Amino acid sequence: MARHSILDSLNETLRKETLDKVRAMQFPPGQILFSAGQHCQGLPLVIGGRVKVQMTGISGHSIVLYRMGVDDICTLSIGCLMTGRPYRAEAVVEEDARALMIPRGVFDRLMDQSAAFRLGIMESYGRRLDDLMLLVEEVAFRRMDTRLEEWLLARANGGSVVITHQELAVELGTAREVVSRLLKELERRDMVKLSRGKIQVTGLLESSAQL
Amino acid sequence: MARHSILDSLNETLRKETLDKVRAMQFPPGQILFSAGQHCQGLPLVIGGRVKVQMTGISGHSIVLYRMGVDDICTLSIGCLMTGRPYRAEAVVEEDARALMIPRGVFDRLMDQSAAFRLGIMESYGRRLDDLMLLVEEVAFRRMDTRLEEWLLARANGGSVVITHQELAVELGTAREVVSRLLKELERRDMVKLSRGKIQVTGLLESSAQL
DNA sequence: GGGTTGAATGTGACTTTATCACTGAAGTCC
DNA sequence: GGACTTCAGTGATAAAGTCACATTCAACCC
Repeated sequence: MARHSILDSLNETLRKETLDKVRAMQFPPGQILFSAGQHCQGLPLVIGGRVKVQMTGISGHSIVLYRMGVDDICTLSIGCLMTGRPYRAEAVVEEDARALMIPRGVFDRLMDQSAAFRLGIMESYGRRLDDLMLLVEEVAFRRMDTRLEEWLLARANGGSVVITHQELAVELGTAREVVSRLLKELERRDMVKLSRGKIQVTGLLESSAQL
Repeated sequence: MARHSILDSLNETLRKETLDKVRAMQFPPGQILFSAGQHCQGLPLVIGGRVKVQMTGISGHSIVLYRMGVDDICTLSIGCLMTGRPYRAEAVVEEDARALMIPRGVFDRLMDQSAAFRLGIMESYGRRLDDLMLLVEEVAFRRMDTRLEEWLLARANGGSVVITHQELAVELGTAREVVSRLLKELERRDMVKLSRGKIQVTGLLESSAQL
């Protein structure tokens, strides 16, 4: 059955009550969980699949902020839920995602009655802040070529990645042309093989991999 | 007396107990509240002055992430307090700062017993996430010249700012030389007057001010 | 199969930003 | 009034972003 570790820490009664009022939902790839400007309906606890959270600036450019996977909590929703402000970012399903939607009332109740639940929420917040701080540093100071290599290495596993240059540009927060040129250069150095919508990683050194 | 709005929402007993166990502290400009790698001792509630939070990346460059002022809560500390992880950033006092330090036990108790306190904490978290998301967008996509102009406008109030080019570079997350050149260009256009450690803002248009 | 279409990719030219390596200028401290 | 330190200016070059357009590929339709 649908489970999320933050619910495991609840006592029997509370868990039963919660599971009773929670909606289990399923989303296909490409589905948009929420987008900028929308208001939050409930707190999603991710129990499977993968969801990317990205934002589009006034400039019209987009950048991926972070990802959610199994056992994650949608941190952004918490703030929107409690303050009533709309989302500033957008969440897009990458791999068939399943989530438990916790309605506002239940969330309040859990925060009130379970220290373990509170800890889980706080941890999630802390992790997100950390993610974003690292991202700021990355975007502000690190070179695009090394970031690109690291990104490829991190998700190719010696194999290949199915992605367009445009999507990759959004991952890194840069322009498509920049990605195209850097990839071409990597191809010249026999580190990748390019084809339409797909990148085969052949000779990137593990040594350059950091996160 | 020392007051923080998040404590105002507590009931009489809880507030008395809290104020009893809280340490009021004072910090002069330049003082470092905490630095990267340190462990968190308690949650600071800022009740006066101004503190900037900045981080230094592996590259050795620094960037200012956000500021705290009256009635702010040091969001970063919450995560470090609850998870036991060390700080990743550094907090430096800019204007004589006063804060109430809430020890861990009291924090846990407040989270447990006051819905209003919880809401305050969550709001603070939400604001911080927002700040950082905006910063990411800013750093990734916006032009340095407009960011510089906006920064000057936001804190000059038609007067002048006491700051070195190096410090300004850290504010914007760029290199000192870049700031120097952009400022020189602004001077040529009669929009600022430069002197050692000080920038007089004379003719920047309000129209370019956002945030 | 040949043609049409739209998305994906390649690239030149140019601007902006970052980096490196200096030089000079302005304050501070004996 | 030097000696030192911090701050600021600048040329040369590299990296990254922008704009405009050319090319290529895959899919779809007769």
